[in-house]
Amino acid sequence: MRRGREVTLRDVAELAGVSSRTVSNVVNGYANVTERTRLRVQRAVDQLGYRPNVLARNLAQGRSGQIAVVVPYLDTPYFSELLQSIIRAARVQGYNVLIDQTDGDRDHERMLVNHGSSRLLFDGVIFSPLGLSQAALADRDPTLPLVILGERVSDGTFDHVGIDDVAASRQATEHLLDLGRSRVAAIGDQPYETGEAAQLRTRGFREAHERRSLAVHEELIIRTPRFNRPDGAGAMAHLLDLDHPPDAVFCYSDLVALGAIHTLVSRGLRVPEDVAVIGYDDIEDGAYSNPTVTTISPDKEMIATTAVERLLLRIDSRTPPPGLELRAPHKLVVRESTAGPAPGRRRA
Amino acid sequence: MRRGREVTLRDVAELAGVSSRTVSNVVNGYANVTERTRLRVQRAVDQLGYRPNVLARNLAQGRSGQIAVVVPYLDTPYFSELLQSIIRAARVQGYNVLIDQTDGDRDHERMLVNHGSSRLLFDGVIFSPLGLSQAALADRDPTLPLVILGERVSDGTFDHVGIDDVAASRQATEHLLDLGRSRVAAIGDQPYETGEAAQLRTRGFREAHERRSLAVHEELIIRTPRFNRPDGAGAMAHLLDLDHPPDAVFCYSDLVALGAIHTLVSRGLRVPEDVAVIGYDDIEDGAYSNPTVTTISPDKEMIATTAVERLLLRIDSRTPPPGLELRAPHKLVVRESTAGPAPGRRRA
DNA sequence: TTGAAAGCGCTAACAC
DNA sequence: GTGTTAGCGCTTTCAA
Repeated sequence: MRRGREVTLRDVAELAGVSSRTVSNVVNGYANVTERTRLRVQRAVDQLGYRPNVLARNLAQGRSGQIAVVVPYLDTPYFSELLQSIIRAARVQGYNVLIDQTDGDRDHERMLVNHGSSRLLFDGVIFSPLGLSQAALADRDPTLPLVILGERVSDGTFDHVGIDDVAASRQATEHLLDLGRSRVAAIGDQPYETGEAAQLRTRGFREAHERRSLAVHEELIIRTPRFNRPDGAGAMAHLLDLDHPPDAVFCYSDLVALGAIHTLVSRGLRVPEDVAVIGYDDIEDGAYSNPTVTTISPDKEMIATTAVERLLLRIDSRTPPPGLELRAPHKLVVRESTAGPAPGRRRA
Repeated sequence: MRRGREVTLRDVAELAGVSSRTVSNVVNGYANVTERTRLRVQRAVDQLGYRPNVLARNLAQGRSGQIAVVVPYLDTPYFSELLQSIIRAARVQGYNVLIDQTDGDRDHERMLVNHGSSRLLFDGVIFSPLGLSQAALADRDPTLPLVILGERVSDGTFDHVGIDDVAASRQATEHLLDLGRSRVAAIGDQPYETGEAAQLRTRGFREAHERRSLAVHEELIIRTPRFNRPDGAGAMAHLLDLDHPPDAVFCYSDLVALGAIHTLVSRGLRVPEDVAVIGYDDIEDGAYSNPTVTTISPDKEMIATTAVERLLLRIDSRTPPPGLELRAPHKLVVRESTAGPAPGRRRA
């Protein structure tokens, strides 16, 4: 759909009897314009219905006013909840958000941090990598302002925002042990290069045992390729088929927990009486499921605003600021999947 | 972060000993370039590491290569699942997707269809309006290619993609009546200007009763401002406090259904034995919840690809194509919340 | 405080 | 098939 000729800055300038420079000043609210000319220009703008052409402005300024947010999967509640906050924070700063979803594909991810084929399409990236190794991250386009979410460790050239996964996982596991459970399983380990997130959680899981001088039941640590419901359901089925099934499970995401609970319930087991379950992420689903899910709750709002803030700072800096490790707070939220139903509630 | 001087088309042209026009042709894969020059140019491109400046291209072409997708809430699974498909479909066509979330704010929505302050930032919009009336939609920027999702009716100037809500809702209600339930409630009505989506569902609800010559229990039609879990939970609580509570509930979204089930379970009622529940949207949550949720399943993939396809057609047309009503298929997916647990499953 | 004018890097008539 | 060149509409340096 071809648009007709649009009103330009020059048209406004002509009508107002000033130079385009002055109009630009007025439109952008720059200093040093007489109230009188400002008014005259403003009237011309209104009269002509002038609206600046973003594309031209972008070219002249060499920036797009857009940031990209890259997540592995959009339909994962954790990411969509986070995204929601990021979009709000960016808009406040006058930035638009371009969404990209990688499906965890490492080539796609690598292309993105190399600014792909599309230089200048976005001024910076907030990235939640899945298939990208630390190495691939290191040899990226160094001019691209970058903030990483999740569980990487900054190499000093980008910022990293996340919670303390080891501590959180330790806390989750200790919560299960405190219930008096002796066979605690873990679902979600990923003992390979790109599974750093998972590995931190496994480390916390082990530390909890160590602190209580308990042995980890190695056969109860289950790997899953992703952190979603089907994976959780499948892993739980596997655990239940063991000779000595667990009496508690630490799931590396709430989705995994919901999948695991699904399997438990359909096998006729009671949660938490037979098996206690704890999740991670605090997505809304877990607060309304049956039973509701105990979880580690990261401060998503804080993660989002911090990420945006740091990224814009990076974009605006002449010299790149040092890459920081930024820790958002988290807390343990106890619900029915470990504490049992609220008093007075009958099991349906 | 200021970038150094970048390699331009002209640099490539110089190195290859051709004009910038030829380089442009090669880069964009246009016809009429000798294999020999093409190779020479390509070598220069590789050698210099040239990547086109999207901003400049955008300005020259007068289009951004971006489409905007506007949804009320990003963290609603239905929208994020849809978004996922839309992003994939758009990328295939070489388009980037800009996400906007309105929170249902009608002023924000109106600004967007008026192309807001950001003319040319996107070439077209796929819009799922919430607070926008048909009237506001009618007096929008007529040059903006637009596809509407959901339950509006096209006035002929834009395309509309959705399922047949009345038929789907009738089908859902009939399913409940077929179970022999006599007091069927509906949660989600919105009998005001911007609640067209809800009203179509209420209409289907009524039609189902009419077809069976049954009277609708008016006091069992509950309004909710949104279609989320808390609203469903609250509405269900209200229904249970009535003198004659319902024995079945048609919820206008799966989230509402999940919220309603949450309330039922915490009051010690059994689903579906005491109250059968059906939802709408077929989000993944409903397939793993306890009980799993019977639902109306719209073909989201089809909705997404159709929307993108029609939008791009609109963008590329000199003269706007007629506004079409496009109906995606839907089906009834029966799960435990109406059919009861699978055989052999013990209730936990 | 305002004006003139040189880009920003690419596309696409138009000419050869 | 390839070169020349005039824009696209804005920002911004430099002068006045």
